[in-house]
Amino acid sequence: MSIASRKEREFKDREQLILKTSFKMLLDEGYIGFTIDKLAKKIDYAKGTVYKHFSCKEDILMKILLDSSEQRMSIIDRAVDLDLPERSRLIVSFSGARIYNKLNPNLHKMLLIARVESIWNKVSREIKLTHDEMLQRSYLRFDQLIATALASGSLVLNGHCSADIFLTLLSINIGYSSLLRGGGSDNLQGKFHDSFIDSIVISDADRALSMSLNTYLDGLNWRPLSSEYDYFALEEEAAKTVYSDLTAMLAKGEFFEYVSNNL
Amino acid sequence: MSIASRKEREFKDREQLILKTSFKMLLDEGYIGFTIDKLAKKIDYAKGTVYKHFSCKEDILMKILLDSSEQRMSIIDRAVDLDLPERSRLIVSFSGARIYNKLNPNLHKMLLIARVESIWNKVSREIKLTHDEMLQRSYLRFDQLIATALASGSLVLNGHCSADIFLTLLSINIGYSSLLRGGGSDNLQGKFHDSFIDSIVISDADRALSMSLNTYLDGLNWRPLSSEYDYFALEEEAAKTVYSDLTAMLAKGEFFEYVSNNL
DNA sequence: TTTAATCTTGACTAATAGTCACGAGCTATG
DNA sequence: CATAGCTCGTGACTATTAGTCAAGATTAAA
Repeated sequence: MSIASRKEREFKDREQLILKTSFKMLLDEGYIGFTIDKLAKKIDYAKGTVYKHFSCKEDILMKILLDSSEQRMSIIDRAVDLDLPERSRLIVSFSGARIYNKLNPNLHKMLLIARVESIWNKVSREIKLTHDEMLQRSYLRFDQLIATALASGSLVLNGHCSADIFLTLLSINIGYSSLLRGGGSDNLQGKFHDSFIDSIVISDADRALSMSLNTYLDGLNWRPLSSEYDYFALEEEAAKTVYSDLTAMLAKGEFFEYVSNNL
Repeated sequence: MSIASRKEREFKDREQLILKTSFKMLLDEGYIGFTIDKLAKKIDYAKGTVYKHFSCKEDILMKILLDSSEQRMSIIDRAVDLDLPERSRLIVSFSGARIYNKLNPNLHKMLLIARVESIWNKVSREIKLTHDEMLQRSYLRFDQLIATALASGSLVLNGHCSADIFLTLLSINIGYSSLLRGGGSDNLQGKFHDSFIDSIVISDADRALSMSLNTYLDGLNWRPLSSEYDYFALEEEAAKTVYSDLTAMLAKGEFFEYVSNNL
């Protein structure tokens, strides 16, 4: 092993350490509690060293967000090749995303942070582009599914277009996770157990979200309709098969480790 | 006029000044650009004086958010007494909310800020409760509409409950406005005109959102279905009648002034 | 006019983001 | 092995921030 590559490896190892520690800090203390000073102290490096890796704290956040999203996408992708109708594959992929969200409650909170415009604007151009590229990739995959559905005749678009449908499904998911703040924490103090929203989402938020998605797809008249096919049974089946590993983690009360992408 | 009440009035006037100036600062510079030091300099009072009114900057933000939400609710309420089927009234109220959002692009951005948990946690208990109470009020109104629809038979719930429907409609609205960052600004530099999301929401995001809501309501089988009733025509009609004043403002390129609630 | 109460102030502390000149220690070469 | 040169980690530094509070200014009451 050459000297250059050893140094390079050391650099990447340190980047890993920065990201892993930041991930933990964000989980424990939220966006406001996450500071570069504290981070530097925790990893036992000087502040300047951290800035050799990332140009601002928002970039660290976005890098983690990016990697987590990538990880989630790979889980969603498990549904792609299943021998099922298009709509069923879509439902299975969403249920995968939902399981993932429970295993990494950090992700949707970071997504919300990223949506605050003045925070997003601090992110470096490079990471913004990567972020955008990833979103685009996930849309293209979705678009392909829609195309297959149109070809098979299970879906007929009346005035809708695949981008609108994509946006709506994304909205429902983002909206739900933004409304239901519970589960995991962005900040340890002052949880919301007394809030009204929490009180009306008594029963099963998971099932409610799934129903909402299905109701929307029914409205699109995407066959088979939920009256013709038991999508809940499908999700339960998927939890036991395609996502058996994740279901096991959930049962054990485990969470996802953060893993950076460029190792 | 007694001396006490004159002092009281002066205090409230200053509170107005603080809120109006903060509103403008938030519009121009976003959450991160909004600082108490700058605010104090702008209104020509010492920093300590500002803290006599609000315990932290998040409280100022939330007070503005609260007042704006109240203002929006009064607009949504215009649809309540219309002589129309329940679903139509719902659609009209949503279109009112959408028009309002355009006239006060600050509102949905502040909503997103409030959803960042570590920011929300800095808000005083009192304002949190007011916030919650308002949400509850808007839900109760929605619940009433649902009850009427159930009584009239235009809607039949199969496994859904009104809270789920409320959450979903809210989610779609929040999700959409969070995805479409354009329009107004949270921070003047570095807009997103080059982002992928912007590029797929080429045509008319407004119409897309309206279609999504209707598709979901169709999925619920809420009569009349969008195939039986022209909801777009209804919205256009509403823009010209119930919301004629707002439509005129939009046409003139005006925005909503901020008005505090406790005058 | 004097006293008492109230309100406003800005200097102060503590924390924060981000920079950069310095020098420790590593590398290459004779 | 010595030394020159260079890389890269460092933490003191600047500038900005939130939030506090003793002291002084202003006003009211006697």
